[in-house]
Amino acid sequence: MRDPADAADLLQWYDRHARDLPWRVGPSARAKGIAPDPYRIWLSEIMLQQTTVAAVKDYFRLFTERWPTVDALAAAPDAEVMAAWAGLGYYARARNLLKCARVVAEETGGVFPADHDVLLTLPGVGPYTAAAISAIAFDVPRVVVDGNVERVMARLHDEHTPLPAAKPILTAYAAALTPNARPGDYAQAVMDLGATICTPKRPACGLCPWRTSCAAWANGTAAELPKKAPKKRKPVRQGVAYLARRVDGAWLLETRPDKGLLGGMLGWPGTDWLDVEGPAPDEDPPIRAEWKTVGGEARHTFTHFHLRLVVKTALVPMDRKPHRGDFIALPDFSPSDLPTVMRKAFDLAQGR
DNA sequence: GACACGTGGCG
DNA sequence: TCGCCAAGTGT
Repeated sequence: MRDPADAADLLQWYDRHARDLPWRVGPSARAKGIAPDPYRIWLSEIMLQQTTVAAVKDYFRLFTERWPTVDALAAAPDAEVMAAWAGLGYYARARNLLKCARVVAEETGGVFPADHDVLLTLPGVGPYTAAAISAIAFDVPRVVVDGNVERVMARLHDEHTPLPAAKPILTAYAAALTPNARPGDYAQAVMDLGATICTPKRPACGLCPWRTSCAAWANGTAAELPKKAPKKRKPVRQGVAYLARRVDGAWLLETRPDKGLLGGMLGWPGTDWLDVEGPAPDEDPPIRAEWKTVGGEARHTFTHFHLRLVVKTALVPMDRKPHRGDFIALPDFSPSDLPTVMRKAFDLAQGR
């Protein structure tokens, strides 16, 4: 019989191997009584949803330097926050981030609620994030289940039920292990273990503090867990983007509607993006001009489809009025304000 | 439960 | 080149 896995063993490992992350109060600082700033924990958790630590770091530093408190963020104009988020993806997070900041600023005086059930009501805060904020920011024992925890639990118990059906089972395993002591450190410890040792591919079982408790290690099945439902293949869609530059250098852009793909983000006016199997999308240039097609196409893959974007450019006079979008002068616009697919279209038009 | 929702890195 | 994967949430 294997030893049962023990939270204390993992905490001991975490004391020696905790990663140094910009939003983290490490175990030694925590032991001295230094508490995390709930604003920074919340912000980092929203940014980390479905996103790698490496991708988040620079954005986190940028956001916290520019908006050090939830009140500062709540007071920021929508366009500035969306532009600052550009490139991170899942833009509904940025819209909900602002909504949430304004709720906290206006309804609770800029103080984050410590109550898990209140946290759950905040925009963009779901079961994982509410539990993570409770545990990490407030050191309340909550069961924190993210992709890392699912993977670690599936392996510890050699659970072969595919996700997402396995979720309740894995959550129960996680609940049984969650300690009352040091819940904040523990939550981060499991996630660190999943990110650095119990990785999706080629797990480093030889270094794992829970190895002797791990059923998948005993059975040699760790690398194939957790099982997942098969993915559907992505269809290919096509569209046209119109990049109009006014003679003074201003670019014609529009803010996309809040709902749907790239909602709330700046983008080039363009056609709908339709499946290549069907008819080509109707062309409707946003301004009367001599449009020239740029050679090649901007290719981009979203979560559920591939896009091939044809790019057309035009130079237009000062007095010409667009029927879509607005001209934005250069000091007020940087290509880095654009979501990646739109930046790719820009780069293609610039000959890059 | 299923699907929409981004992006960059890695093998 | 291509599929997989990352500290999920909202509908």
